[in-house]
Formats: sequence, C-alpha cells, structure tokens
Amino acid sequence: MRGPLARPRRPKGRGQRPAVMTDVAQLAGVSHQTVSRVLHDSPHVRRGTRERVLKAIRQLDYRPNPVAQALVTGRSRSLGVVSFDTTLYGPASTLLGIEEAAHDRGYAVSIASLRSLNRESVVSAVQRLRDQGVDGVVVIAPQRAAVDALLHLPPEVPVVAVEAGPDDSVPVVAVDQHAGAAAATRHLLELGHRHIWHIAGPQDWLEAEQRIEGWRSALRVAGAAEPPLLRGDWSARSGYDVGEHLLAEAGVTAVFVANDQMALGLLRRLHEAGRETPGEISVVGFDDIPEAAYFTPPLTTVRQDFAEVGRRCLHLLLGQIESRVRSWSRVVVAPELVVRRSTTAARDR
Amino acid sequence: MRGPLARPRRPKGRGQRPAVMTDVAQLAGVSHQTVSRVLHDSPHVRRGTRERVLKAIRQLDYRPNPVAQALVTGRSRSLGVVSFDTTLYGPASTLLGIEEAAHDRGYAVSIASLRSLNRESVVSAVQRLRDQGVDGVVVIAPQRAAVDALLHLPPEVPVVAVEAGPDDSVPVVAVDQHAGAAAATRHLLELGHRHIWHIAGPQDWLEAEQRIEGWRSALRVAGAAEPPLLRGDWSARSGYDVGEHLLAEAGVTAVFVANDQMALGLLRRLHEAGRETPGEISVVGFDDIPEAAYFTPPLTTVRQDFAEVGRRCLHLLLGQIESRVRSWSRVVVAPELVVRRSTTAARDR
DNA sequence: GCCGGGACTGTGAGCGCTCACATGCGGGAA
DNA sequence: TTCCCGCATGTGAGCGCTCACAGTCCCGGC
Repeated sequence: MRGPLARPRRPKGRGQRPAVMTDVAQLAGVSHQTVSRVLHDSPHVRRGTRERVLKAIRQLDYRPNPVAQALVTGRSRSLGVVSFDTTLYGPASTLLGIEEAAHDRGYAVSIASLRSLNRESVVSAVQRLRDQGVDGVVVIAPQRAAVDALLHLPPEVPVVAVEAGPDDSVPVVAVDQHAGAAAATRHLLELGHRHIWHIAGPQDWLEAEQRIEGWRSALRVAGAAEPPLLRGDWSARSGYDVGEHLLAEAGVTAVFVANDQMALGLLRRLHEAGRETPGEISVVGFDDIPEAAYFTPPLTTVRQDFAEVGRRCLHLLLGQIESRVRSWSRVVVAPELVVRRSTTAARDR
Repeated sequence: MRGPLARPRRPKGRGQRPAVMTDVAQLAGVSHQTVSRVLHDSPHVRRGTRERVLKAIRQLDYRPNPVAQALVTGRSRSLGVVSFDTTLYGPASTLLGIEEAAHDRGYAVSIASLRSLNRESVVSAVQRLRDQGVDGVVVIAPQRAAVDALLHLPPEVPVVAVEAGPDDSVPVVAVDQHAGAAAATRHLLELGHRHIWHIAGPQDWLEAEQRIEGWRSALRVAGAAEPPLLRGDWSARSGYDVGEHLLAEAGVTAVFVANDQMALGLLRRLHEAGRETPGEISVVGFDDIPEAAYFTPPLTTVRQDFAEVGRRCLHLLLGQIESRVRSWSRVVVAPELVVRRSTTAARDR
C-alpha cells in the first residue's frame, strides 16, 4: 500500500520548481523560521547566520510567496481602485497618483472600471475587489449615485472616496471645486464683464454642482446678475452644441465652462460663427488638461492637481488600514487659476 | 499545561468573523468537500444536498477566500498590466479594453506604471507583478527599450506585448501603423499635394518609426519626393515648436503629423502665423482622440481601435495561461482614416 | 559552582482551501 | 443471490508561510 506521499503533487525532478522557504532553510542549514526572520529584518539573528541565509536566498533566487503570506496574515498588501472612466484625464491622473504612492509603500493596485453608473454597479465593483482580497478601496466616482452607494457598503472594507460630496460616512479627498469656480468667475468679473454665463456639467455630478455654486456665490458677492444656467455632458460635442444657444443670445461676452473639453467645443463653435475669442467673448475652462495650452486660443482654466489627490487618498486609506479604524476626514486640495489667452478685458467697460 | 490550542488566534466570540467553508459545511450538515463541489458546479452532488449547501452559503453570506484558493491551485486569477503613461489616451483606452475583457472572464487586473523607460524599469515592473502573484502580464510599452526588456524576462510568466515591434519571442497585438500612415499620406497625395511633410514621434518609439515607414512607402509608390523628416515628442508643445521650422520653409501645403496632440500644437502655431488650415496647409493627425473632432479645424486623422487591442491582448494572454505554453503570434488590428476638415485639395494643382 | 536571563534558534500548528483517494450505498447484470 | 460499478460523500494531506511558544547556549553575579 502506498500512501499519498508516494506521489508528490508536483514532481520535484521535473522543471525548475521555484524555491520555497524550506529549500532556503535547508541550503543554509537553519530552520524555516530563521529564514522568515531574516526576511523580516528581525533582530536576534546572528550576523553569520543572516549572511548564510541571504546567500542561500540569492543562490536559489528565492522570492517569498505573497499568496501564502496573505493567507496567514490576512493582509494582501493590495488595494483596489474603482473608477468610472479611466480614459478621462482626471480619473487617469488620480489613478496614476494612487498607483505611484502605493508602489512606494509596497502595495499593489487592482482596478475595476464601471461601465454604468448607479448604486448597484458601484457596490458590486467594491464587492468584487473585496472578494479579490484587497485590503482597501478608493472610489473615484464623483456622482450622486456613487455617493449613495458608499453608504451601502459592507463596513469591513476600508474605503476612501474622491470628490464624494459632503457626506460624512466615508473619508473623502477632494479638490475645492467651489473655490476654483469662484476664482474663474471672479477673474472674468475683474476683467470688467457684466454677465458671466456658465456651461455646467451633468446634474448628477457633484463637481458640476459645486462649480455652479462657486460661480453663483462669486456672482452674488459681486452683485452681478445670474444668467440662465446652461448644461453640457463634459464632452467637446456638448460644448459645441450649447454654443448654439449662446450665439442666439445677445451681449454674451464671458463664459465660464465647467471643463476644458466643453470649452474646446465652445471655442470651435464660436470660431465657426466668426465670433472672436477673446476679442468678443472670453472663455474660461476647468481642469487644465495638457492640451489646453494649445487650444485656439490657449485656454485660461483652473488647474486641479490630480496626482496630489491620488497621493492623499492613498495616505488616508493606508492610515485606515493600518490603524484598523474607520475614521472620517476630509482632505481638500486647492485648485489654481491659470490665465492664458482666452480671456481679456471687456470692451465697453 | 495549556497547549497552543487553548488560545485560538482569532477569538470566535468577538465580532463577525467572516464565514469559512467549514462553517457552511457544518450548517448544511455535509463535509467541506461537498461545499467545495457545490461551489464548482461539480456533478455528483445530489439536488437536495446542493440546495442545502446553497442555502447555508446564503445564510452565512459565505464568500470563498480567493487567497486560499490561489495558494492551493497556484493560480490567482489576476493579471498584470505594465504601462508607461496611463494618462495618455492610447494606453488608457487599451487598459480599459483589457480590464473589461478580464472582468468578463473573471480575472482581476493589477497595474504597474513605469516612471522611467528603460530595460531595467520594465523588467522590474514585470518582476514586481509576478511577485504579486499574477498569472500573466501584458506590457503596453511600445518603445525600443521595452522590446529589449521583453527578451530578458523570466520565461515562467506568460506575457503579451502591445505594439512591440517585429520581435518574435513574445506574442504581440498591434495596430497596423504602417498601413495607417500610408493611408494618411495617400489621402494627402490624392488631394493633389506634392510635398507631404511628416512630423514624427520620438526615435525610440516603435510606432513613430513604423509611421515614418508607412509615410515613406506611400511617397515612394507615388513617386513623390521626400521632404526632410521633422521630430516631435508627442506633446502639443513639440508640435507647436516644430511648426516654426515649417513656417520657415517655402511651399509647405501638407503635413502628416504622427499624433493628434502634436497636430493640435501645429494647428495652433499655423493659426498664430496667420496661415490658414486647410486653405494654405492641410494637416492629418493620428489616433483620433475624442477632442480631435473639435479642433480648429476639426482634424482629419487615423483612428486606432484601442479597446479592440485590449480585448485581443487579453484573449492571447488567457490562451497562453490556460494552455500553459508560451506560443508566439502576432495580431494586427486595422486602423481607419477619418476625414474631417483639416485637409483639402491643393490649390495649384 | 549554580542560577537567572538575555540572545539566538527550532518546533508545530494552522490560515482556508483543493486534490487524491477512500468509503458507503444502491441497482442492474450474471 | 452475488458481484461489480458508479454515484454520492467523506477523509486527510498539504499549498508556503507566520505566529506562539519552546528550547538551547553562553555569560555574569553571588
């Protein structure tokens, strides 16, 4: 009778089975535990022993199996990021910031992109990441639906949200949209424009709403009238389409557009209609995408430091993971107005 | 004397310790193995038993621990993507294509972005992903340095490369740059232009070189002269700067630019110099980024289906993982010329 | 000369699962 | 009835590691 040991699952002879801890221990003439200690820079390992182990590790090209480590420690040293459209400049930059910071701290980053945006999709993406075994999740989904979803999340996963509005159940990192929009509006006001129009983003985007608020408050402070609100969907196409309305309106001299792509579309429409920018109409965008400086004319816009947002997220998330408490906090990153050539003083001041 | 069993590592009483397979087994009155069988849709489980197990799973909200599964099977059902700059439209879209396809097949996706681009950085990124336990890696890094790195990779990790040139050690998915560039050039030729200038990307980018080749070959076929080659670095700024040279040159009527951002910069420079596009100079770009249709004028360009590239990558990679052989193949995706308003017939035909 | 205590190292259990195999049971062919 | 076979289920080992604890050894102090 031959026991199960007679046929090892993975035949030792064949192929270059990667070395495991025991192999190193054997070669170095120590126990696996000592190898583990060396790996974790524990004190209480004699210098000579440590060196023997290190040598064996090099010799066998040993690399600790992260899966086994994760199983026993209950920590995978990996993070998840759920995001709506990583093709967009903002989310992509934020993701990059997170990834680089995570890498520096020895964490891996898994992604989950959302195809549709509603509560279930966000919840299930987080769930999926959690089922993959990540230690924490950052949600880049600044829409109302996503915020809602954050409230319905299993409490055992540490979560940080990007731009998730004034809700206080989850830590948040956000750019100060209100301040950015106000700065843009003030800039136009200071140039002597009376009526500052605004092309906003879609209703369910929190950033869109906050920019509207910033615009309104700057108008109010200056005692300026508030023209009707215009809506786009962030795309250049929508900016182009909304431009139509503006063209029909008399006396439009200044427009604050909620993002650079829509501003591009608007610029295009104005150009086609023979309206000069900034001569007749000044335009301000939002985001400062890399191309903004090369629009015709170069776009005055509000810069958001997405990479910084990513880094802050990571910091908050790791704090939560390492302390094992679900704390709440809100980190605000300041935006910056970048003045270029799409804005100029009003003529009939 | 109390053995180690006297103090269980994780006290059962406290908190909602997530259910494990044994808990389910106990509740359903079966062995853990039967639970496992139910989970894997094995036949040979009586209907009633299966239902009891399923019920217990629901009742305890049991979710299999992927880490434990990975440890025993040696498969993590996760993939790695290494990419140079995920902020760029191309890589970001490819990544998205990969992620969505991976998700559909039940794989997780980890990312590793490269900060600098050389052999070591690519090798170490792949290494890092491997050490994280991914089952395979796709490398989005269409530069010479990256191709070189692919040759120096440990052979035990399945790898697929995007746009990695004519090397045959690793499977490759690529858009047919040569054909795209030739189509762009032919388009300009057919409009009656004699001298088709080319602003190329950086030398170490394979795509840049292949686009040059496509341009050259179309010129050769038409018997047209080849103007001096101009170089940019993909950025709008560089397109703007190179525009300077073009302006100094007499008789420039047509330019094929190697990407849309540089084309944007060029358009800007021409506009500033008062040179009409396409009236005096026709411009063709490459990539078809979402904004291209809203440039001034809307850009004629070559569309690359990045999402398709991502899907194909995934397909190749999973094939390799599941068959356990390192096969070689090259999948080519066709580009498409999109004619808009930045090109028109030569005047002095 | 003996004992206490640090420094160093080893032992074995167990993380949650799958794999190989053993076992029990019922029914159809001989 | 006997035997065998195949379905249904159970058993135990082991994946590669860490954790808790148990030594072992050597030195200084009384």
